[in-house]
Amino acid sequence: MTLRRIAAHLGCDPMALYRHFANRRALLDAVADLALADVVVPDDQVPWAVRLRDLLVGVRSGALAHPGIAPHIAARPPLGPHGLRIARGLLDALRESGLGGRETVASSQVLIAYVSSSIVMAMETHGQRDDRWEDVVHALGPLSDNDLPVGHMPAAGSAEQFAFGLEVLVDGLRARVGSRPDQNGRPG
Amino acid sequence: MTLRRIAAHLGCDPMALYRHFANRRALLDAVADLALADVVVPDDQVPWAVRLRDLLVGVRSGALAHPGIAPHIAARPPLGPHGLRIARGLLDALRESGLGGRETVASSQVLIAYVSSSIVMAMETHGQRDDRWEDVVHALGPLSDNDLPVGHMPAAGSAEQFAFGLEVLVDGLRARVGSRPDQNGRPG
DNA sequence: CACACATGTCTACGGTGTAGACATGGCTCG
DNA sequence: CGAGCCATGTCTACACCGTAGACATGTGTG
Repeated sequence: MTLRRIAAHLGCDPMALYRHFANRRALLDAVADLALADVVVPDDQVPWAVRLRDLLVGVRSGALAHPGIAPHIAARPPLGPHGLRIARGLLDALRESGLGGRETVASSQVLIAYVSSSIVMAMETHGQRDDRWEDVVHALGPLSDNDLPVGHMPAAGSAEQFAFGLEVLVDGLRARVGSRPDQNGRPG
Repeated sequence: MTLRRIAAHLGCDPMALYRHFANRRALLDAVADLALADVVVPDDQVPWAVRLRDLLVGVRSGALAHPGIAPHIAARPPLGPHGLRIARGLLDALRESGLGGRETVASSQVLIAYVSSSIVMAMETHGQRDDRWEDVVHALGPLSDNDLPVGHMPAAGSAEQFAFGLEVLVDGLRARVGSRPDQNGRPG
């Protein structure tokens, strides 16, 4: 994803791009937002937790479907039309969970952070599986005194691993809602 | 963090670095591990959730204390001596929570992903606060029909925001332990 | 027709990682 | 002691990057 390559692919001079975008980052921001065009925001009827999961799985898939721009999407969540559409869906789903206003925003940032990192990890373990972490776990020996071998574990960056993290996060949010059922996020 | 700058800082030729490291990445891996030297792994006596929190807060702080290498730490969790020490502490704390073996490993990857992303976000909002997300939230209007203004919210990349995410994650892990109290992670 | 303006092109600069040839200095070994 | 080897450092060079600034060109408007 270099300016020169983009220009070559477009059949024009690299500097022509600067007539339409202030700099490389601005161009990538636009591309990143476009790459999320196909992400669908689930319907309001679906329970919030399912909406959350489907939406974020869609974001991850959408980003990984465009490997050239995926790193930029992760480093800088796009805020163009599609980014805003997704953000709205995310905030709405969280709000419906019963979280307060501030917790909704804070939770959205947590989820964005997790999705971003998952995209990065999926990118760098693209194709061949990454044995680094698995090797570490085995090298560190049994995790407790009377422990069975860990056996097969979800690959770092895999969809299963991502789904697991989402479940944990949603469970955490649910716990937060349950403990204080009607706090509306008033300051103070 | 360029090879030429490192070499200049060391008072030697850039190419001299290649006598000790295969390439730039290998060098940064070593530096990244060194940057985590001061991260302390909490004592085993402390409850697992507190250990988890303290450890990961320490990792984030340790990484941010070395801004030059922090992006590399986030992109590629170092697995040198200090990285392994931290990994061991992380896995032990998770294991003690009662999670099964596979869930322990999967959870560790989730936590690593979250910490990594938090480091990146803290870096890019370093110094001046980042209004992008806050502006988006306000631009999207009230989060529900009868909603109060969101008011002050934790800044993206802030320590508070990071701590909030950690709480959510730990709550999620706790829920997971509680629902299946004695699953030891056997395959199948 | 003349002018302004948007757009594209060309050249050039300073930066990057790194491959390959060459220098050098200290070590071991006959 | 002299000779060779090997680790380490240096120099040059290459391909690539983002981008600043000057210049060409076509097009719509007065």
